[in-house]
Amino acid sequence: MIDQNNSKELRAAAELFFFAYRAFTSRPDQLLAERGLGRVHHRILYFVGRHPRIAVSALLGVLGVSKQALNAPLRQLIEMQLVAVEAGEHDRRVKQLSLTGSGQQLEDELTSIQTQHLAAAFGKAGIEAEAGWRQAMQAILDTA
Amino acid sequence: MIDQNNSKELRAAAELFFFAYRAFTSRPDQLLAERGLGRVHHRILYFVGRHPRIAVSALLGVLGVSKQALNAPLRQLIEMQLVAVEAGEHDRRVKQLSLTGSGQQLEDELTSIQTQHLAAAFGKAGIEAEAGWRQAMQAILDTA
DNA sequence: TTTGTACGTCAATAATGTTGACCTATCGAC
DNA sequence: GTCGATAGGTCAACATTATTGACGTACAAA
Repeated sequence: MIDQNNSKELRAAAELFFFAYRAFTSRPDQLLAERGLGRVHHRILYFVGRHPRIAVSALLGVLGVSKQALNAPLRQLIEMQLVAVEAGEHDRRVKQLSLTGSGQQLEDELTSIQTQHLAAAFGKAGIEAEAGWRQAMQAILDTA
Repeated sequence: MIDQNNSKELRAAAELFFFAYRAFTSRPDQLLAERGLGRVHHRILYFVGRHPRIAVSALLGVLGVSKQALNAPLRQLIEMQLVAVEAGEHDRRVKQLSLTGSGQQLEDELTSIQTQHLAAAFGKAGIEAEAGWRQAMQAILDTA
């Protein structure tokens, strides 16, 4: 299979990863742009939706960014009433973030673009390819 | 398999894609940063290496960016003598870009990090998973 | 000669990041 | 109650990687 780490096949795989990811993000990017938002907003919406009542510092951890990087887009989402904030139950310093109804709707819309794309791709590639894709992706995480 | 486009499985796949891509780019990013370079520099090195004597406008097309976005990083790589420029054979307006020796070395080093990572991941996931991954990724491109 | 093309530059702006420092409010330990 | 630690926010400066439009020079084609 592999004779050398820089083999053509592996290079082709790296290139495929780049182009596939670009294709995967391009349509959500357009919808975001129409609303004056960007990828980091989608990420916030996604992970807040995924972990209701998540604390700001936990969100920083998941997204892997600094608090300054998060502050402007998060504040924007709060001002647009897409994200709600409340003080922590056991620690008033903590801010717990949740999606509002409209926040949930937007997040669904955005993520739906991606899941529809994946559904179409997996439908085309087949069940076994899908399973292989998940396995390989998980391995990419495990070997990072 | 799939009952709804926003099903848990598809959402999990979208999330997996995000985290896997982040893992895939993080180590090359570090090496780039050590040299005062960023991802767009790597992309330039990669595609110039992939298509020796590529014209600037073709590179713009492949990377999908504007000439202004390309200009600063490309000039930097030229000044660092990682990319060489020569006028086109049949049209002196055209600038044909190639990697220098040291440019090729750096590109190899950067891409090697990625291909080694993929080799490790595919080794772990297995041959069938690798094939499935390629198929699914190609389908993501085909269904964009 | 005129029109079209390749590339570069100016300009302004934006998104998404980084680092360090400082501040207020709150918590936990003593 | 006091002191040190923590959560979050803000100021500041900066960087990377993008966008748009406009203008200019050199070159090619009609």
